Order: sequence, then C-alpha cells, then structure tokens
Amino acid sequence: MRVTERPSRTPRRRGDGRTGGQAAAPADDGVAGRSSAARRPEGQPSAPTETARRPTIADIAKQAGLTKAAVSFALNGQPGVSEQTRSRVLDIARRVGWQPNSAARALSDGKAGAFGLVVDRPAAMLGVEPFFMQLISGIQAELSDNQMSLLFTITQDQASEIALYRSWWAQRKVDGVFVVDVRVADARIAALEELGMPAVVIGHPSVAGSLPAVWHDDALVARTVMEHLVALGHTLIGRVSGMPELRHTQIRTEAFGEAAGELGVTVVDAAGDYSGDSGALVTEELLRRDPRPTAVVYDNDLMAVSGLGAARRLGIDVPGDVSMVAWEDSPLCELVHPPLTALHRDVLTYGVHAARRLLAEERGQRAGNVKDAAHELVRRASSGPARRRSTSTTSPVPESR
Amino acid sequence: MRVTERPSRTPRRRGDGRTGGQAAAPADDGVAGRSSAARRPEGQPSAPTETARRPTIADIAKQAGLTKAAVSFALNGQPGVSEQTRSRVLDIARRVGWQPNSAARALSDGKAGAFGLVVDRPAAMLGVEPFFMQLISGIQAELSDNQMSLLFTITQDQASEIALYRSWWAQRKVDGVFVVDVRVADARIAALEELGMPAVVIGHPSVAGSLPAVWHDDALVARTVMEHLVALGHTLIGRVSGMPELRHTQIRTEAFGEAAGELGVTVVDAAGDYSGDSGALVTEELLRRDPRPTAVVYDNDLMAVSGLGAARRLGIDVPGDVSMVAWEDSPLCELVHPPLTALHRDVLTYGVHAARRLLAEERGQRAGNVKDAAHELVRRASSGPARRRSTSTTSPVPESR
DNA sequence: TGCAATCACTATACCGGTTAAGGTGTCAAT
DNA sequence: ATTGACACCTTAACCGGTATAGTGATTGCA
Repeated sequence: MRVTERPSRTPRRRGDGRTGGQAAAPADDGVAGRSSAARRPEGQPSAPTETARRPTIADIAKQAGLTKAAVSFALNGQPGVSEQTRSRVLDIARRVGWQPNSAARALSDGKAGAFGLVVDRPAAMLGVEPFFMQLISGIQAELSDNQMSLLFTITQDQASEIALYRSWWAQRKVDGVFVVDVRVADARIAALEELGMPAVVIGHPSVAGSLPAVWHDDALVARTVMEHLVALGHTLIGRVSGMPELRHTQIRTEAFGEAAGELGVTVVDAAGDYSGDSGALVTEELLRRDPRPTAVVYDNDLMAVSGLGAARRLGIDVPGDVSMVAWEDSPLCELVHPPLTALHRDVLTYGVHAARRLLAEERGQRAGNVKDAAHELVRRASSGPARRRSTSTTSPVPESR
Repeated sequence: MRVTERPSRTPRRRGDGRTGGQAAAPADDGVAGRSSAARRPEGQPSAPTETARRPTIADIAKQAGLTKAAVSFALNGQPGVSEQTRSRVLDIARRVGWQPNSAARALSDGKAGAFGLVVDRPAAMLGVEPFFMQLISGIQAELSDNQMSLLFTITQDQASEIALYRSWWAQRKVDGVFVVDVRVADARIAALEELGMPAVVIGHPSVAGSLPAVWHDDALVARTVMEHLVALGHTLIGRVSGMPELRHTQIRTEAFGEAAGELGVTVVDAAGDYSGDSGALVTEELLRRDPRPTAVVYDNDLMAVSGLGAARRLGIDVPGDVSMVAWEDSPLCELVHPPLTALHRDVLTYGVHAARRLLAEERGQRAGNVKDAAHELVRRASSGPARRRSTSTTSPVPESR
C-alpha cells in the first residue's frame, strides 16, 4: 500500500516473485495485503489458515464455508447455488481481488485464451508503415472485450512462421491465428488447414483456401483510381507495384489492366518491393520513357514519397508534368510537398472485423468471408489535370541517386 | 473480375482437434461439439492402444510401459532414468509429435511463459515510427530462444494500461513486462512496484524507480550533435523537442543546454509532440526568429521531415541557410531531399538486451541497469557549414497552413 | 402419508504437466 | 547374512480451475 513518491534512491526491495514455500512470516508481503488485513481484524497470532499468496477459489471457499465447486458455480453464473450464496461469494471474491488463474482455466477447458499474429518480414522492412500497428490496435480492441490476448511475433522467414504455428498449436498456446501478407499458393494456408487450427486470412478469399477471409475489394479501388485519373485527362499511366508474389499485388495489377482496357487508356506496370529505394528507381525508369506517363500510381506510400523525390531530381514537376497517387494513406503523405493524393482506409476497423471473425470461428460458428469497406480516395495536391501533350520530354538529367 | 471466385463449398473437415488416429469414419464430425473433447465417450474402443488426440505424457508413458513421472524425468533431462530409457522416451515423443501443453506446465510451475508489452498511444500516433516494430523484433528474437512468448497490446490511456498490468498479474498471464515511453513520476512504475511484478524499463534509470532499466546515454548523444554542429560553425541552434513530459525529452533538453554552455553557443528550445504538424509549425516559428538559427535539431524523424518542408515553404535553403539533424534514423530520412543527417541506433539489439534483462529478472537474478550503445551520427546532406552571417534574413513569406 | 422431484450443495474426478517421497533390485562392503 | 548405497522407477500429491455424480433436506402432489 505504499504508493508514496519514491524519494530518490530506494534500496531496491520489491517482491520476490515467488512467494512459495510455507509462508515463513514474510511480514510485508506487498502483494494483496488488503485481503488478510480485512478479514483478520488483528488476528490471533500464528494463524494457520493464512492466505498469503494470490487468492484462489479454494481460499474463497474456505472463507465462505463452501466447497470449490460451489464457489465456481457462483462465480460463473452457473445454476446450483442460491442467490444469497452467490452474492456472498462475489463479495468475497471482489474483496480479496480474485481473478481466475488463466493457466488453470486453460488447462481445464482446453482453450488458450489467446490468438496469435505472426508477421514475417525482415526487421528492416517493417516499420514505416503504420498498417500493422493500427491493425493490431483494432484487433486488440475487440479481443480485450472478449477476455482474449494477442500473441505477437515477428519471424524472419515463412518456414519459421509455419514452425511456430505448429508449435503454438501443439502446445495449445493459441486458439487461432490471423494470417497476413498472403502470397499465391501460400504454404501457410496449407499448413493451417492440415493442422485444423482456426484461422482468419486478412486478405483476398482467392488465396485463403478453406479458411475464412476478411478482405476488401482492391479491384474496385483500382477502378476508382483509374476513373479519377482518366477524368483528369490522363491516358498513359504508370504503376509501381509491390512484390508480385503477394496476391493482392496481382489482383490490383489485373484490375488496373481491365479498367484501362475499358476506359481506353494504357497502364505501364513496373514492380517495386515497397521500399523507398525501389520506389525511386522504378519511378526514374517510368519517367524516362517516351512517351512519358502523365500519372503514376504507387502500391504504398513509401514508394510514392520516394517517387516524388525522383521526379524532382529529374526536374519533372508534380503535379504539373506528372500526377502521383499513393495506395495507402499515412501522415507521410500529408507532409511531403506536394501532399500526396492517397487511398485511405480505416485499418482499425479492419482489425476489429478480423478479430470478430476469428472469435466466431473459434466458437465454431463457421460463417463466410467478411468484405470490408474499400479504400477512399483522398485528393491532395499531387494529382491534377494531365498536361496537354505538346511539350516534349524534359531534357534528360544525368542519373543520380 | 476474373479473380477466380473460389468454387463454392468444399466439404470442410478441419477443426476437429483430433489428428490422424484411427480416422476410420467419424461420420458425425459435428463441428459444434462444444463439450470438452477430452471426455471419454465410453463406447467400445475399436482400437484401444491408439493415440487419438494430441499426445500427452500419459500416452507416451503407456507406449513406453512407464509412468508419467518417469516420462517427465526423461523428457526434461532430469536424473532418475537410465540413458536407455530416456532415449526410448525421446524417440516415442518425437514420433508422436509431443509438445508440452503450455497451460499444464504453467499451472504446475506457476510461470506463464510469456512477457507483456503495452504501448499506450492513440492509434493515430502509432505508426510511422519503425521503432516499436524493430524493438519487438529484437525482443522476440531473444524470447523465442528461451521458449517465451510476447503478449502485445495497445491501449488508449495509461489507466487502462495499469489496469491491464494488474489483471495480467492476477491471472498470471505474464511473468513480467516491458515498460516503454516512460514519463516523469510515471504511475505505471509505482503500480508495478506495488504489484511486485518483474519488469524492465526501456528508458532512463532516473525514472525507473526500483525497476531495472535498459537505456542509452542521451546526454552523450546530445553532446555529440552539438559538437558536430559547432565544428561546422553553428552558434545559434534551434531544437524541436518531443513531449516535455517524457523523461528523455527532459534529459536531452538539459544536455543540450549544458553542452551549449560549455561550447559557448546558444540553443533555442521549442516543444513539438512528434507529429508532422507540430514539426512544421515549430520549425516555422524558429526560422522566423531574428537572428535566425543556422541549424535545427529534431527529436524524431517525422518532425524533421516536416521541418524540411516548412523551410522550403519559407524559401530557406537546407543546408545552405539552415542545417537539419534528426534524432532517430529511418528510411524516411534517406528519401527526402536533401537526405537528413540523423542519429542512428540499433533498435533491434536494444530489444534483445531488454529481453535478456527481463529474463534475468524473472529468474531472480537481480542485476543492475543495462547501458546500451549510444546513437551514432550519420552525416547526410542536410547538415553543412554555417553560412557566414552576412546576409540578413530572407524576406518573410506570408504565413501558410 | 408416501414417493418423487427440486434445491443447494458436497465429494470427487478430471485437465496435463511437475515433483517429493517411497519402493524395488543389484552390488559392494562389513 | 546384514547393511547400506545406489540407480531406476512408481505412487501420489499437487497447481487452480471446471464438470459430473451424489447427498440430505425440503417441497410437490396424489
């Protein structure tokens, strides 16, 4: 109960962590001292039934003069005890600060009480994207409402990710997992199906196998972008994509192609890898083409920002000479110059939906896929009308980087 | 549109929990079967010796003709079994794919097998910084070597963070926690001390109370920066700080002040809040001063990037008129123009050390604080010699934004 | 009045590990 | 032949919950 302002240098004391053994009169326990004090006015000394440690239902049972089972019934709202007894038990539980031991409960009902999320990217590539943090934030919000925890891990390759799934499942550490960054013919999907482990794919249903997916319609979004650009007069549009092995990259590529065909314009695809470097490199390639695209769409914000820099180095004006659009919005897009037109979505809600879906799955409710809201186009200064194709290409600038 | 909408319903199997086994003809496969799968149905056993469910040590014992205890000894390298028996047990365990049930082990030895990390920031503010991802990556690397998991949670305020600590501890969900973003007189420290929960503060020891800290010497780094700038001829230096209530902000502020005094130059402090907006705003203020600072140091990369934009809007050249330095490096710093001189550190190793320290703490090894390597100055184009103070300030530009 | 159905609990057996204490069999020393 | 001393296992008791069967007392109904 000492919550005083620590002077400057307390002689580090702290709990032992392990209050094991036969209560060798620790005098100052520091754990949940209120309980024993409250129950025992000043107590007969050498009390044999001292509740030293974290309270269990056995302690509550003893205090209430009941058995463990009765207490369990009372605490869980199960029938089998009188209302009077129930409230008495609840009172005691509250007073001693009882909380169920998660391991005991897990062992008993065979559920872990946690879900897992593994991200498999090299540490360097993680990071600048706010996506995961927001996703986790959303997942978390839903899980904590349901007394569930999230085990989060970053691995270096897919093999260890799969190994981790097997291990988690064998040890019953998690009740299910969220799968992100799904590739074509992703080995994780097959592994999860084989294990029979509940899982939700955060990505397109076409790669989710028999697993439920939470997704949004990238094809629709691609079309929106194309319409925006075509309406501005653009007819030759560059696109800097993410890794081609990711399924959603392919989906976007296909959709851009189709929309282009229908709208009578041309799309030039070029593959990046989400890194700033690749964004700059690929942008330079695109902007050196003749005829030069009058607009470029990027698969993430980081590449778009780099593309902006590349254009400046080449002496190409944005949006005067070329418009730029980033797929995925972030604070970054707002603070560069010019601010980037971007595709925004509510990642947090996406996470909430994924969590909700996995909770249902784990409860055995085998529902279908969940389609989330599509991205919304946020128009900023980086996209504008296509320049009349009169002036030829800018004088080439020596390559730099 | 040709996204190969998955045919329709393949007859789902999955979710049964039981693997292989006699697999004869489950026929029912009622997914819902909520009743604990462990209860013996008591029907006539068609294949009595078959291990149907996930294997336990009891299964192994039966196959080996031993008791649970002997098997446990064998599996844990405990003395008490012959080498011959041990290897036989290990063989069987490997063959049936046994892994210890984490709940059972946790219940038995009173340890959760997991640590917790709570980040308490509004979802919007999380994100662009790669710090947490890299930190987690490092923590994770060390933890998985020690068969430990990481519970990761994002909360909205400090009160719920503390409540979560209490809950985790009461339920024995974690064996300890990492504490980040420490403030002055941080309520979390007091709460953790009261709980007696093992914890490691990732931050300066002066706010860690009696908890061990893993930290690095910001004061030293501040001095390095100052020396760099003074060597370039700068004598009036602006600084855009992070939130003043964070302890490390204060430490940096103090250190900059001291170093300035010793080196005979002046530092002008201005507080931001790590957001891009604040970076731009505060930078404008600084650059409008007369005399104008010839260098600005930022407490994070995001504000520095925004500051760069602000300078451009004011028609002030970087690094010609003013040099800029970011505290905390990231891909962002490299892709803006000019690339930002930045303070780089190995966050991943920082995480490894924090994890190692918490592991020691949890094992009862009460070591001291761990001082990590300081940031290293990465010189890029944004910092250069101070312009001779001949030309007066640039003509003011109308305020924008 | 008698028999069954409820009610409100108790007793006990799990879940799957770990671990202290006890029990054999073998072999050497006394 | 007795006594240990071991090496190698077995028994049984936990850890802290949950679930099922059983018990004594009260009530319902004929």
